[in-house]
Order: sequence, then C-alpha cells, then structure tokens
Amino acid sequence: MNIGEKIKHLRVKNGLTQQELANRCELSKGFISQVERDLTSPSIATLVDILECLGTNLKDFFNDNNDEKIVFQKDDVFLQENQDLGHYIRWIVPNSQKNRMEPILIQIQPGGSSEPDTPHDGEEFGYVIGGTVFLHLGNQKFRVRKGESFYYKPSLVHYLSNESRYPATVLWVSSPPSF
Amino acid sequence: MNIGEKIKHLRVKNGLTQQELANRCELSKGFISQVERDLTSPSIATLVDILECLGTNLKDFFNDNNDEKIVFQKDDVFLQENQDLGHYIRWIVPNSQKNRMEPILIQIQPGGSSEPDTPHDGEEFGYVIGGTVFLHLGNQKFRVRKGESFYYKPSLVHYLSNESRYPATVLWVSSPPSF
DNA sequence: CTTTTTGTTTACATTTGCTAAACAAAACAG
DNA sequence: CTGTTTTGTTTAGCAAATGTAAACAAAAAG
Repeated sequence: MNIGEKIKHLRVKNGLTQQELANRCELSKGFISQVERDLTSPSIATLVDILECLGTNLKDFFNDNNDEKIVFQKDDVFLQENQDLGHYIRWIVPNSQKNRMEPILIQIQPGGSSEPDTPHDGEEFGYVIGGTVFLHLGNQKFRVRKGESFYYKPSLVHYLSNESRYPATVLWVSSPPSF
Repeated sequence: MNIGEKIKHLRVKNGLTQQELANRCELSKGFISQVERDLTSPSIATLVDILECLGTNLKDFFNDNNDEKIVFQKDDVFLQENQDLGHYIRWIVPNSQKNRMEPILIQIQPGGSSEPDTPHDGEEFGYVIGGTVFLHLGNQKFRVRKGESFYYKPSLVHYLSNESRYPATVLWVSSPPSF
C-alpha cells in the first residue's frame, strides 16, 4: 500500500512543498513527511483533504497506469457467434479485462438480440454504426438509430435487440470491462 | 462520506451476514455494524481488507453511480470545427465530463489532424469508422485503417492525422473525460 | 413460546493519527 | 567558506479513533 509515493508525486507535480501542502490542508509538515514515506497512514477523512488540496479525489487517486500494444488490426480480433440469439461479437481490443474500458463490436441479425446482461457497476456507452437497435434497460426500451449513441449505468438488466429487417452494428464500450 | 452504506450494499449483494463478513476479514461483527452505520470509520488498511472480502478494491469502490438521459440523437450533438487543422468534432454524449468515459466523433479532412493533446492520466480508445488515420504517440506513429482500433495510455503527446486523400472518421473514447 | 441467528450498543484497551518542537540537510546569500 | 533560510526528517507525546468482547435487542426459525 504505497499511498505515500503517489501523494508525493502529486504534490511535486503541483509544485508544492510539504510545508505549503501542510498549510493548505491544515496539517503539520511533519505529518506530511510521514505520510509520504509510508511511516504512517492518514485517516480516510484526512486523505480526502490532502487529495483535495492536490486537485484530485479518492476516485481518481485509486486509478492506476502503464501498458504496451496500441493498434489492433482485424486479425487481432476474437470472434464469438451466437446462432440462437442471432448476433456475433468481435473483441476488437484483446484481453482488455485489465483496462478501464472494454470495447466490442457487436453485429445483430434481424430479429436477433445480444445476451441479456445482469446488473453491475460502471458505465456503458454504445454507438450505432449501422442499422437500428433497441436498447433494453430493465423494462424500458429505447430506439437507437445509425449515428446515434447511448450512455447509461448498467444497474438493471440490459441488452440490445434488432427488430428491423437489416443487420445492425454497434460499437459497445464498457467501463470497467464486464464481458 | 457515506462509506458505510456502500459497504452494506456490497455485503448484502454478496449474500453475507455481518458475522460472516467479520469472520472473513478477522474483525468483530460489532465493528462491521458500526462501520455500516457510519458510527465509526475504518482505517484505510482495514477498509482494504473489507473490500477484498467483498470481492472489490479501493479503486472500484470509489467509482460512483446514478444518471438520467440515455439515448442521444444527432441534434444533441455539440459540434466544433477547426478549419486550420482540418477536422471537426461531434460530442455525441452531451456534458459527459461527469462520466467515466467521454466519446467523441472526429472527422479529419485529407491532410488534416486533430488538436495535439498533452499527456494526462487515464486511457483512450479509438475505432476507425471510415478512412485511414495515423495515430501519433510521442514520436511514434501508427497507421490505423477502417475497422481497426487503438487503445493506449496518453502519457505522451498524442493526436491523429489524416494523410490520405479521403476524409476519415474516428470514434474516440477517453476515460476519464479529457476534452 | 423457545431457540438461533442476525444486528446494535456499551464499556473498555490499544493503537494510531496527528502535533509541536528539535534535528538534519539542502539551497541560497554574501 | 560561513551564516541564514528553506525544505524535509525524526522524536516524544497525547487526544482521538480504531477495534474488541460481551451484553443487549430484534427478527427469524423451529
């Protein structure tokens, strides 16, 4: 649990001295020093204060970094077909489980639908590349046409259906990954 | 700071009693009760323990919920044109600054490029809907064709350019929002 | 109603979060 | 090089909070 390191990094990035930071959030400079070297751990309340003075918050503070591959071609794709429901999914960014976002490309046949997904945390975004689909959220239902998009928190059962006579393609991004 | 509520919610969601949770993370059930009702606040270390037993972590724990509008039509779009660089941007999900992700649709004219973006935290994903673009990351440069995508951490200056003879369209998602 | 299970509250020991002040080390000035 | 300032580290200590054990209450089960 190297909170100290991250705080120090933030402080320096903000061009502050321990003294200045201490003043800002009404703590002693000594304590800031201790925190940065992980000799002690602040309470959650004071951690919030500190982060506030560093222009951030708990949420952003606990979101990490670093990676490798960047561009993904069509053959990187892992494909999954579902005959019953009449859709197939292309994972266009391989093993993105470890990322913040997981984008997939889903193609839904006329009369088909995506796998209903149970409620979970996070957010989902979709952009309809072609065709028209219906977004089902709990027992609500929204029409989304080509060029339109949707954005929601998946706190209810949710899926897409294609009730038109043409295939539909949707670029679907979950954050965090859920598939 | 209603940490307790969230913990209780998680506990119930995992089908655990206070007792069970207490056993799992070697705390007293009384303490769990206090924490859930915000009568006391756990130390960061024990919060980590608790979250671990609930199948989550600080990072995910501090990512919030609740929203309103879901489907966005073309006229919800805020448009911005840049004659000099030869691109225009459509914000397809209005004021998504407060979300985890911010999707935009950027169209780049032949010879044009996007605004170079300075390094920041988070991740970015793009899907080329039409044309071919180059992704510039620091002094690296990647070709990305129609149907291909890219995913990276924007820790270097980054932008897109279109060196072809046709316009290119890219769906670009930043997490967290940066524009 | 009695027994178990689940959750709340109280009294208490211990730890730790945090301060103030002394100390050390750089940075700066003349 | 020597003295002054600024920045960071360490120590001693205490009030406050973290966490426990056990008693208590309420709800569920039998």
